Amino acid sequence: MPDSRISASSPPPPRTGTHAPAHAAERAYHYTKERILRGDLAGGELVSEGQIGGMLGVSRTPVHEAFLRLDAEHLLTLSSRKGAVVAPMSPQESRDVLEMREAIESASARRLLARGRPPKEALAALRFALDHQRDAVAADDIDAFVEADDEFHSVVVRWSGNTLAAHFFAAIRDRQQRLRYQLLSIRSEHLTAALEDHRELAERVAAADPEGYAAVLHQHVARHQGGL
Amino acid sequence: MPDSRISASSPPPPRTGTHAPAHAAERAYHYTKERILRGDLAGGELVSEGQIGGMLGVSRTPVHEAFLRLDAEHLLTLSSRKGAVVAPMSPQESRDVLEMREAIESASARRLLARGRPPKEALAALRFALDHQRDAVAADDIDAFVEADDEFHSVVVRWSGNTLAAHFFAAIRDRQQRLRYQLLSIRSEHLTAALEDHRELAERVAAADPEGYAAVLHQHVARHQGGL
DNA sequence: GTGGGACATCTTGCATGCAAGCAGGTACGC
DNA sequence: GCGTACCTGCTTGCATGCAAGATGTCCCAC
Repeated sequence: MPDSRISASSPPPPRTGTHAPAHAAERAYHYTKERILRGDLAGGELVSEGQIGGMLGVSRTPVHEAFLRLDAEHLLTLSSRKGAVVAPMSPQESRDVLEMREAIESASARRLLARGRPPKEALAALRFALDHQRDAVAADDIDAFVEADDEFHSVVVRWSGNTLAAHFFAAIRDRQQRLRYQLLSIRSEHLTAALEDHRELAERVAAADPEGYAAVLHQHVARHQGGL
Repeated sequence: MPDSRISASSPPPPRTGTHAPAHAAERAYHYTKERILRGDLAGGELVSEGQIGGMLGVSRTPVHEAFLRLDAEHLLTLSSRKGAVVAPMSPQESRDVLEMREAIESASARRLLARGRPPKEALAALRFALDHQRDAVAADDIDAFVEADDEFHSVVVRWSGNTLAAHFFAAIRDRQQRLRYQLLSIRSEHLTAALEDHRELAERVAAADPEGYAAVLHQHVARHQGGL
């Protein structure tokens, strides 16, 4: 149905708003991924390349590329000559994600602190993220808090120097974002407690105490199971 | 990497052997990946789609798809209108890989054993892998041992039921395979010691002792740092 | 020798055309 | 009513053509 000729009649493709990725494939990737993560495309739903391409005013080719990448991330399951199915969230998704997150972050803390005190810059980055979280709590801005929360945990992984860990952690973050959109269970009351946990974690980093970090993180993850 | 077009139904996911690559894109993917892992394509080397396509007698399109997947796995770095660069192995690659492997496998053991004794099938799978390793040691067959070694460690991850972990573990396995090809440092003498470690690990699983498993695994990984 | 522009040639990005697989509906024979 | 063949419209897989960015080179002015 929607050949790209339709795009000739319809003005420029709907602006996604946030940023303008130069390439069509990139645009299709981010657009589709966002829709999956936000839950606009529900798990189990069937999407076709032409459908997305029509919406963005591009041909099937770049959309096909986007689908391949999403398939590699297990957000989409390609089915030859039938279409692509949005990966359903397993009932254990939350548990799986939090478990991996804890495992990787703990390992990162151990590596970061293996040679004693961490670099000043890492500590500064932690403080920076903490400040953002404090401001977000004060403003009762959940989105900002989530962003700063992600940043905080990423700091440890990034500064561990393990690029593989950073790669995995990014994938985990996507999935967690998807969970957040689905559960919508973040409450303001949780933010203060989470911020306290983060302060504690930062202290363990400053004290070069990886096992303490792991212990606090375990509590932190357990406490916010599925919530943050 | 299993064919992601086939949606896995239940844990444990089906084992995928080396299957005939029906599709051109699949063929290009496996061919290129193998060449990278084996070191035929050295880190930093520039490869083009047309080059691979010419070798396989397919057009650029399926090769392009293969490159995209390899880029997502960080085995290839695409550079717009210049070509694709084979990802160089960082000097810390070995450490990164082993660290993640230990982190994920330990977490998997904890989850598998969180509710006491593991399922009979899991124990049987461990014994099966152990038998293979014993035979490989007897035959001094390093390739067979490596395969059985991978299988052994995968069993725990697979039976933990965390599909995300299984996904990561598969990616790690690829990178470890690449390291093996580069280092070529596996010696027959190591096999016996590794087999002993595995027996010990299997015992910890049978005893539903995740912390013991983690401890033995830590020793095991440290001992064979970069070697196996 | 050195700087710079034109050009040839490499590369990919994307649109498109065609073939073929898959699914749902329908008419037909019984 | 029921099974089967077929038809029609969906989907993707892949080859191909064209446009355009990146790079190297050659030549010429100075």
